[in-house]
Amino acid sequence: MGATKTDHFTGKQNAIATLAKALGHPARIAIIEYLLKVDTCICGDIVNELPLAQPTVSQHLKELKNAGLIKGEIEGNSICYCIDEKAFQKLQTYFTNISTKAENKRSNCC
Amino acid sequence: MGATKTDHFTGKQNAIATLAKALGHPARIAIIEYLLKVDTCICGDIVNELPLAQPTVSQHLKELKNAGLIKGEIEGNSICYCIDEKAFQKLQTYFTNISTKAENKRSNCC
DNA sequence: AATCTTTATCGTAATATTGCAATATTAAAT
DNA sequence: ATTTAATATTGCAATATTACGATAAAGATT
Repeated sequence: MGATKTDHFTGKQNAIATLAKALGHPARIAIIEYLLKVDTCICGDIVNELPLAQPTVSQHLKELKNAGLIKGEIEGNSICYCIDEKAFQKLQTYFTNISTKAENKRSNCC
Repeated sequence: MGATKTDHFTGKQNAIATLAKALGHPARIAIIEYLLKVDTCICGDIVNELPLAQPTVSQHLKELKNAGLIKGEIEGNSICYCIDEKAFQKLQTYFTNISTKAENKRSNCC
């Protein structure tokens, strides 16, 4: 096999898993952190910041974009990538929720 | 290649990526949500809750445990799995941080 | 128009993940 | 001691991911 059985899970579960999966690589975490660090988001220099070849970085950017974690706009002959807040807000909400529920359960648990 | 170049990234980046990767599968999201839903955490019935065979579920549980997202204690001849709060608190903090930073940046961005 | 710069895509090799049947393990129950 | 029940491990096939060299595409510069 090897193909994930997405159809057996809820839309929400798949949505969170997709976001998490896209962030499941240190290079992509590094890209997100870099996009937050720099002042502007004209980001032709992401490649220089990472220890990876240009095609590899381009591929990681594509995955982040597909997952909805970043947006990309053409800006002359370079491209302006930036964080898509909404996706991270979703993650924040989700994990806040989980943490809260986990705390409330603590008493009757190991 | 195919092997992730973890050594080129910071410990924190790798740590978050590891947690995110472990949650990057709907079955593992479903497991976490189930562990939160049930009252106790004696969890021999996770297999019945998921549309996957027992060895597959066992493997997903192992990955969640390796990532530090759940804990497992032997309880007689079954095993008590439960959420490891600390990992989810880390994720909550991380994404809250990202969201806040992203909001502050919004003005001078696309 | 020719060239440069920047980013994307193709092709491909190495490795990892997903899923399950078969089997092993371990503790409880008879 | 056998059997039962619950979970883990092994082995394997199908598929996905990671990484990069080579090349393409498209706008900017000369």
